Amino acid sequence: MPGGAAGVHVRAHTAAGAALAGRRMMTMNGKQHFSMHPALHEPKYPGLHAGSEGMRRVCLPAPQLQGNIFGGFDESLLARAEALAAADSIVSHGKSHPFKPDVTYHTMSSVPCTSASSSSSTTVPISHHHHHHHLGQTLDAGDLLEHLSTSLAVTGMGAPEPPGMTAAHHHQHPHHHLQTMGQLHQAMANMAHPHSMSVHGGMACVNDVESDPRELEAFAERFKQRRIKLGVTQADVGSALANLKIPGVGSLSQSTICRFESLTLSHNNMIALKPVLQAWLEEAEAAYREKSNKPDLFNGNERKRKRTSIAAPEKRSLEAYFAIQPRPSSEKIAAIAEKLDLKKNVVRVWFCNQRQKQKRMKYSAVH
DNA sequence: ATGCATGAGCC
DNA sequence: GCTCATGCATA
Repeated sequence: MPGGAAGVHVRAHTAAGAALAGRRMMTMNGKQHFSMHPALHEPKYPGLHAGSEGMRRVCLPAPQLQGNIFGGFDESLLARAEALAAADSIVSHGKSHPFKPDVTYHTMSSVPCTSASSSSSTTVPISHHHHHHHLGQTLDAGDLLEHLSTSLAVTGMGAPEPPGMTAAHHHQHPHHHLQTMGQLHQAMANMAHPHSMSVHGGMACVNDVESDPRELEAFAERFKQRRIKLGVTQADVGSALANLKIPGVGSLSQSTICRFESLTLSHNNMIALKPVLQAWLEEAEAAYREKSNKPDLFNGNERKRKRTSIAAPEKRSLEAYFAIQPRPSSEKIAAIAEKLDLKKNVVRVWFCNQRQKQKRMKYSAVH
């Protein structure tokens, strides 16, 4: 199986997480796992995973406890969701791309594995204005959420969970409490000591595990600033991390570095990464001073995967559904998938990512 | 900079 | 299945 082939992929998961998260882990009942990348970059795509078909072995009977929540007005709700989505699209949105009806994996390109095809990432095409206005979909979701929450209140669906950790997470699922509580607990702790870098009952905060959002934000900003001053790209930083030889810490992708700088990672993730990036920064600046830069390169490429692209209309519908029910049952997902003519797995992943998005730091945390 | 995806670990 | 950390591919 193509997808399964990636099973070889090994990570320094728990160990690294423990090392980075330190004592915070303990307070979280070992729930969290901070997977710092493997020291060696293993091929992520030994073979092309033919879409998600490989993973579909969905069974799923009917969830009796909530299976009927939609029961009666299922259709009407869905209809309403779509109607709203449609209406919404007319009113606003100049950001969604009108094209790309293709939601399947594009044809893959045969990859010349022989030559170093891409030791890329030496340029920074990113010219950011320092005001981040990409509240794009985040706002959209919130928007829809507001639109619908009122009408939903009547249905007894319960209000969709408010974005961010600021508001209490009213989770219905027991096993989510632990994880959520972990974050919540921390968030609350941060709120309790907004600016205190001081000592708590004799415990010195060596590694600001208690670091509040403000501190993180400041660091991220500083980091970015100095990184640029050093003339290093996000990708460079990512791969350079492996040279730090920090146990359990390997390289990171440009994506992750970018997300760190833009605070679009979970709070926990930010905290786990901070020390590592800080270490790199210090070393990089030291090296910079002594005029001796250390080039870092490494690359192992394989076949490429093709990204599924969900067309704007479908996406709008998904957002509407999400506003109604962020955690649809498997059957619900199947229904939505069929209605939108998407693969079920694609829809499931979309919901997962959407939920994850809501929990990201920026805009969702105390801000 | 971000969308869609994978995989580990947990329930 | 879900959450979470991450990454490839791409707009």
